[in-house]
Amino acid sequence: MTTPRPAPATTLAFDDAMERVREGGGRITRARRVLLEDLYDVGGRITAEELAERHDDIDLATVYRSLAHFEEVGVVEHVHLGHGPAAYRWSGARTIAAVCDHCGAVTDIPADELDALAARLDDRYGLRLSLGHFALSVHCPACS
Amino acid sequence: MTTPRPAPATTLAFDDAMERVREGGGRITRARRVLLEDLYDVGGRITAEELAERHDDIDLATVYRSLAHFEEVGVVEHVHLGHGPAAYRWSGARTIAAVCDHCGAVTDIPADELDALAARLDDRYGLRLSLGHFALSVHCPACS
DNA sequence: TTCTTTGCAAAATGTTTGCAGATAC
DNA sequence: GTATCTGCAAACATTTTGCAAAGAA
Repeated sequence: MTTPRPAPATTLAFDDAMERVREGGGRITRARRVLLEDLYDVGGRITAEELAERHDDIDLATVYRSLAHFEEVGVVEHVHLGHGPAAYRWSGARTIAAVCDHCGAVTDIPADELDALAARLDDRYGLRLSLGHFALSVHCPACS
Repeated sequence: MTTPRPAPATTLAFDDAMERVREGGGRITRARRVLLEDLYDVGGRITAEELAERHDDIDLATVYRSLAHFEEVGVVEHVHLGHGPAAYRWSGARTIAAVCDHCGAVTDIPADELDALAARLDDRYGLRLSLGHFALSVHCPACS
C-alpha cells in the first residue's frame, strides 16, 4: 500500500504563535520558546509532566504556567482523556481524540466526522461544539 | 421492606439495582442502600463529595468505594465534566452532558442525537461510542 | 529600571489505600 | 463465624499558588 502523505498537522505556524504570545502581553522567555518549539515539533498530545521531564531545567510549575498562557492566546489547547493528566497539543489540528474506556487507547478521528452533529447542536440547542477541549469515549475494536 | 419510590427517567429499576449489587458479590450495607436510594432519587448527576455531604455519617472514602462497586455492576455511571470532580448518576438515562467550556453550564441532550455519529464511528473505525462516560464540550448560548 | 517570569516549596483538589474494628450474611 | 465493608488517617496524583530571586523589555 502507498503511504498517504500526512495532512498538514496544523494550520498555525510557529512564528505566528510566537507573535501571539508576545501580543498577549507576554514575554518571550527561554522556557517559553523551548516549550513552544517542543509542542510544535511533537505535533501530537503531550502532558505537562512529560514536557517537564524532557526539559529538566524547566520546572513543572513553569510548564503549567506557560501552557496556561499559551492557551489564553490560543496557540495550544488541552483535552481531558478521561482519567489521568490533561494532554496538550499545538492548536489547529483537525482531529479529535476518541479514548477507549477500557484500555485508554487514543484514536484520532478527523474533526469533520462531527460536522453534522455540530450543526445539529447549534440548530436545536444553540450549543457550539468545541472541538479542541473535547474527547469522545469509546470502546476500541480490541476491547469490544 | 421495599420503599416504593417514584420512578425517575431511567430504564433501571431500583430493586433491580439492589439485586445487581448483591449478585456482584457485594453486601447490602446501610451505606450502600442509602447511597443507592439517594442516587436514584436525585435522578441527575451528583459528585462524590456532594453525596458525602448529604450523609455525614458516611465517609467520603466509603462513598467512592460504593460508587466504584455500583459502577462495576452497572447501576451507576460517571462522567468527567471537564475540570473538577467526576459526576455520578443512575444508569440508563438516555441523555448525555454538554458542558460549556467557558461557564461550566451543563445541558443535557437526548442521546439519540448521537446515533448517526455512533453508527459512523463503528462503521469506519470500529469504535463503539460509549454514551455513559462521555461529555461534549460546547459553548453555551450565553457564552457564544 | 520596571514589570514579568522563574524555581522552589507548599498548598489545594480530587481520589485511592492501609488498617483495625464493625457489620452482613 | 468469617469474609466483606466501614471510618479514619495517610498517601497519592494532578494542578495551583506565594514568594524571593532572575530575566526580558
